[in-house]
Amino acid sequence: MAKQTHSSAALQQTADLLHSASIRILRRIRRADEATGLSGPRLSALSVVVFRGPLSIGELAAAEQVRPPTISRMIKDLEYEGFVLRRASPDDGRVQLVSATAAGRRLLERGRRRRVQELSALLEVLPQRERQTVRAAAEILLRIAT
Amino acid sequence: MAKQTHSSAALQQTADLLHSASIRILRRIRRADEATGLSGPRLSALSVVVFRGPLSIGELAAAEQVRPPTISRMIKDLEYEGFVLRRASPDDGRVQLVSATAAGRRLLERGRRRRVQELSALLEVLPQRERQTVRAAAEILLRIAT
DNA sequence: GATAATATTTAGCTTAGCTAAGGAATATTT
DNA sequence: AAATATTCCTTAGCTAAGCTAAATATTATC
Repeated sequence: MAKQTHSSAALQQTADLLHSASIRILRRIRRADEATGLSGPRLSALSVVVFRGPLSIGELAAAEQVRPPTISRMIKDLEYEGFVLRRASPDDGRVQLVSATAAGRRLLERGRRRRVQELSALLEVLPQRERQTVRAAAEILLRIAT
Repeated sequence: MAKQTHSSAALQQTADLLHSASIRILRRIRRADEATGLSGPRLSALSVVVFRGPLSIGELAAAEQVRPPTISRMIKDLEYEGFVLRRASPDDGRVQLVSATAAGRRLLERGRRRRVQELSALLEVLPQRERQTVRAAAEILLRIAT
């Protein structure tokens, strides 16, 4: 019973630590992303288009966990700015298929490089053993957190 | 040289994994936070007020990495809703000191409990060894990521 | 005492989220 | 085959949360 209690308290502490760590990691990354000139939500949407595209507005909205009108407007802007293309689906006239332009791909790749650099710089100061711990944890978390 | 290259590629992979993991963790937490009825930014500001308060609008803005007008408006609303109080500083008539009400503390505590529960539930499925890996990684990251 | 600096607020803009409602295309029912 | 229902997207209009610039009030400095 004492063991149980202790374990649950430890779990809560871990949860707290994980929470804070995640917030700080993403704050770092946001800084790198700003350099691309695209906001977080747009960059995220573009990323889905690049890696999973071509896909419909509805699919993109689902992937971004956002309502279709939000994506509709965002894609309109990204299209105007030349990062994305839209065409009617050949199978279903209601559907708009979104895909990335070469400029969109380039922008995303540049952003990704910056972002990874930022995090790599952070991790670089760690001894090899700690890097491995971080990596192992990231893999574990990706496995359990959909 | 080969070692160098390999290590740098591994670092990038780790950075990528960490990025994805952080996004997913915070997505989970957001869901729990929604149940409090306060948005992320407001909850975050309230949290600073509860744990570091009383403090000035400017200090709060700095803590939240946001401009003073953003906080000024948010605090006005939180005050109206009864979660926060404002009074002039006795030392400096320009500054407004913000502190939490009992209702504010209760709300935050309830939110924190939900959030930790959500994460704990996630971590609970892990064997003890993996939990320790996650915890160790969180501690490492907190140490290096300001 | 006049001027400069600082803290906050107000005003007005943008982006990104939402719901509700409308139009066009497709699917279903009779 | 026609009528009806559903689906996909867009438009319109709202809110929250960020920003800058400018106004106000207080404190600090010369």
